[in-house]
Amino acid sequence: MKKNVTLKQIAKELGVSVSTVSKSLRDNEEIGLETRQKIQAFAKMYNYKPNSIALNLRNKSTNSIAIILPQIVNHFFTNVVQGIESEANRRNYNVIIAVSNDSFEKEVLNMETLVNGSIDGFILSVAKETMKRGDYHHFNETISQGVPIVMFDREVQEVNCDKVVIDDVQGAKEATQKLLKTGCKRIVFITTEDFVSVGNLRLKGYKEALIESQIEIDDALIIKVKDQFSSDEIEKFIFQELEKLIQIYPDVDGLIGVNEFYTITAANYFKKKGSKIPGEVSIIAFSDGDLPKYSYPSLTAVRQHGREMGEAAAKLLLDKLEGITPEEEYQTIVIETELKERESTK
Amino acid sequence: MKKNVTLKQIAKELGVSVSTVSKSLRDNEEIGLETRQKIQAFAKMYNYKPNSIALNLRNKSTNSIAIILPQIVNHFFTNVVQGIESEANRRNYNVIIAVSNDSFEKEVLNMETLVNGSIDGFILSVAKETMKRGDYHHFNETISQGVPIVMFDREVQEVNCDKVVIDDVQGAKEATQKLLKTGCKRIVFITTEDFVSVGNLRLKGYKEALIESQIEIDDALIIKVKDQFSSDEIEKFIFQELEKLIQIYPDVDGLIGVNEFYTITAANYFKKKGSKIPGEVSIIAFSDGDLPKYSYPSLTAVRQHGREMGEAAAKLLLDKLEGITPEEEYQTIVIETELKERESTK
DNA sequence: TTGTAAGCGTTATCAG
DNA sequence: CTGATAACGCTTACAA
Repeated sequence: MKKNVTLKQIAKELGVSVSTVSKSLRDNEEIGLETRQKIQAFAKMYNYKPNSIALNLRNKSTNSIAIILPQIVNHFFTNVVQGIESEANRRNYNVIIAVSNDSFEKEVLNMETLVNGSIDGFILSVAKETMKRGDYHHFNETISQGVPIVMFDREVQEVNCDKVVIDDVQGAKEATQKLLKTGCKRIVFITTEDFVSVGNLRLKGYKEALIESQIEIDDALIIKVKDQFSSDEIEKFIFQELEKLIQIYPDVDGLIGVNEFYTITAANYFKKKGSKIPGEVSIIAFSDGDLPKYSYPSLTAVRQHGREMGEAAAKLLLDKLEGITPEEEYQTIVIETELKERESTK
Repeated sequence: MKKNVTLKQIAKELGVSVSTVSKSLRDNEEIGLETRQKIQAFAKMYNYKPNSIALNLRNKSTNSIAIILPQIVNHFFTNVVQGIESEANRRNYNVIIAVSNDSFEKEVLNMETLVNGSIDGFILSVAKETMKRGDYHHFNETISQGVPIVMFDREVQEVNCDKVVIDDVQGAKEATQKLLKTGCKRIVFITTEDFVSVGNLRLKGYKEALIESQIEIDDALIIKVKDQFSSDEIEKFIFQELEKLIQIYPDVDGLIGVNEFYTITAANYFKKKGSKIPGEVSIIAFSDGDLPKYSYPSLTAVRQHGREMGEAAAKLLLDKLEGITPEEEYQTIVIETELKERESTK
């Protein structure tokens, strides 16, 4: 095991000073061509790589940004990561990812361990638990220490920073309108509990579309799934609720779910019942993932353009880091959704 | 924006030396109780956090490990990450994730940017492109620089390091045996091209099971999907191949796919044809993911115990980092698979 | 009990 | 053209 060579070692071997080596390797004209080339050759031979920790310490900048994701296995987040990476790599930044698992504590921990020098800025989507608690001190502290944050998707109004969000209201509205236009009269909406901003906004869009079409909003058609449910409990709960609903309204003919799991579970309920999709029930999911695509029949989905979001978020962050945008000026960029029509709607 | 306080600043404010501050904050008995407490209080007030970069540089150790994943949106990898995180956090290590996107170049780049001081060791699953090229210099160089690597799932024999693998052969064998036992006579096997070790091993298990049951291996039943296909092309290809196959063998009654996408696509083919699952065709997927679970009917799957793999991998790495295991002693841990029976088999 | 100084690997500044 | 020195923030012998 040969540890990485350092400037010092090279200098000693070659009988020159450390600064000469440093300059030579950065191809500084100050150093005589001959010496420079000799040193460069030697360094290449020994596979010299500058120690990035030392560089970071010296430069007070790491050229790295961190993404903190609530969950890692989420197609939408993945797309966002790809967008961030493409923009960041283009601008010579390194990207590392940490996962909060939707836990407040892990979110705080992750930020604390990274904030002290390891990275220059954060791009994050807020953990559910954090939203529930409403405790945002870690965000504000980070920002006030000069480490900028860009929030995407799940953001909190209480924190003043750059944001990239989806037009959730509009997306849900369009989905609802699509169902209405194809003749649906009684549309079920499956969403999360109220404290999740995204679920709330989507519910708002659903309601707006109904109101604009002069359809009365019926709270019985809105199913709210508890956050702490396991996936088995979610299935059980959704099946139960739909069962009850169908008793009251046998003529349910449309359904929108705020994520792919809720939606596909509901779709499976109707498949089990033998209902025709989209003949008897039309279904739309919010999702960038594979579930709707590989489902049979495949599900129409509201796509969230994760990649674009990521690019926008990275742009905001890097512009701030590089002083292109003034420090105290925050923007919120809204990314439009797209209705990807598949087989589950007419 | 108030930057983080440094020892120096605290020292100046309090009119003591930097080392006094340092010692006090580490609660060193050397320093008088009074001074110590005063300094500690002051530090707390100013929210002092040691600069981790400086610590890393000094200690030549970061207490961080990096995971390099071929893809991020993969339920199996996610489970592995969780396993790694739980073991690493328990032992006070931080985990960061980087993604190679199955690209050789990105894999090399990621390792190079991280290896110079940012992390103490790697846990990784080899990118497909790397396996195809057979170029493993970056692994060997990293190891010879004293940064240990643990490979999981996709490993290469040519590199001498700790490994955690799945018993792919056994998993595929059991899946095949399950189908045989429930009466299947003609089992299709959908796999990757030969250079992907995992696909190959699974194919081997399939063949072994057939041979042991004295069934002749029919290469026509083995579909190999090209790696560079997009997901639409995969669907088209699998549909085509199955169509051809059904012409020759209308009595195909079983199918195993080496990943969830291939399998679910094949399942959709049979659904489209109107075949009963599992009445006419029984299906088994290799997967830890959601697709088989949420499919209708849900698919029986070979589970890979990602979490355990992650824990085992982290244990191997950390034991090496902490000198618990000798440096030049490499182990390969084999994790058993589990057949999760669902609705797609009898 | 407290402080000084060296060192981790690098670069920028200034002097030779 | 080359080299010594200081600095980034921290720890730790060793002095005082």
